Amino acid sequence: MLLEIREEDERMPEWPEMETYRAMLTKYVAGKSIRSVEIAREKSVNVDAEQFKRELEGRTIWFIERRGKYILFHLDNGKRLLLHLMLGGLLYYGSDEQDRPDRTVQVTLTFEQGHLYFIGLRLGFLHYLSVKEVEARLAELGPDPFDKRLTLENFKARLQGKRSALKNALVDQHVLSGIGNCYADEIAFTAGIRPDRKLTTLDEAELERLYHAIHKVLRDAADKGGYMELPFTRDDELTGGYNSQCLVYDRGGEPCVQCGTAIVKTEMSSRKVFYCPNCQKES
DNA sequence: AGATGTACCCGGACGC
DNA sequence: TGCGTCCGGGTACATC
Repeated sequence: MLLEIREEDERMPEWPEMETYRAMLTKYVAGKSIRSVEIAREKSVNVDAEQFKRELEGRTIWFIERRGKYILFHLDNGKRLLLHLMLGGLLYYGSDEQDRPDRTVQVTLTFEQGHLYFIGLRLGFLHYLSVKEVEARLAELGPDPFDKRLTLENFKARLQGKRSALKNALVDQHVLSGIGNCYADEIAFTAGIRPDRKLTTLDEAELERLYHAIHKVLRDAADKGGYMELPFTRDDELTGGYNSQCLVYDRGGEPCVQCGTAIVKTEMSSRKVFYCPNCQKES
């Protein structure tokens, strides 16, 4: 195995990373049929390993859908595979036995042309579910940030009356789906608002900046392939292109790219928070 | 309603 | 180098 592994923190896949994976999976496994299944860690799946294999082998994946940070594989029997990578989960598609990452693989789906590896599934999982079960599971997910129906007016209405802090609202999957700890901070920085501001204190101009910052940050990051530490395939040069592009996240003490002030690292609701005390408005 | 706490999980980082 | 310890994230759920 010849993959170069960069020395970086474990990544927490969010909207841009999962969107990149959705596109990659569509390119490599949509329309393909599953030849064999290997389960190295039974806890990663929700049914008995033998049953999981029986159900999956021979199935064709019709298409790949992303909802928030979840990926749904639509199978030809009407069932779904629901994937969540949680902390540190990764996907890799290798063309042959030598082309596999030097990591602990929990589940492998083998296709005629290659192998899809599910790596680093600790809290993450790959569940075989009926449509009904999936819908019940994801019923409370908020809208996708790019949902056409989420106009500026609807966005403002969704936040209306909420008394939580900006950071907590951004990472709340009931409010919007797909934003996690890193991009919440990047969005707050881009909007010029401190993460601990109560939503009730945001004025019209700030809400509008926030709305546009959400789209700008997520779109930019996804266009650059997100910040995953490993490429999806051996010659994939997109995935992970956003590595080290974060402006405030994990940059505590470093100078702000806009003004040079030291980035502040703090904590809210047991989450790391990073912001520029000069560029981001306190009130 | 929102905040807080806890369980889940284990690779990797760190300490001796 | 080896072995033990501990951390950290998103989600779900209980509780205040």
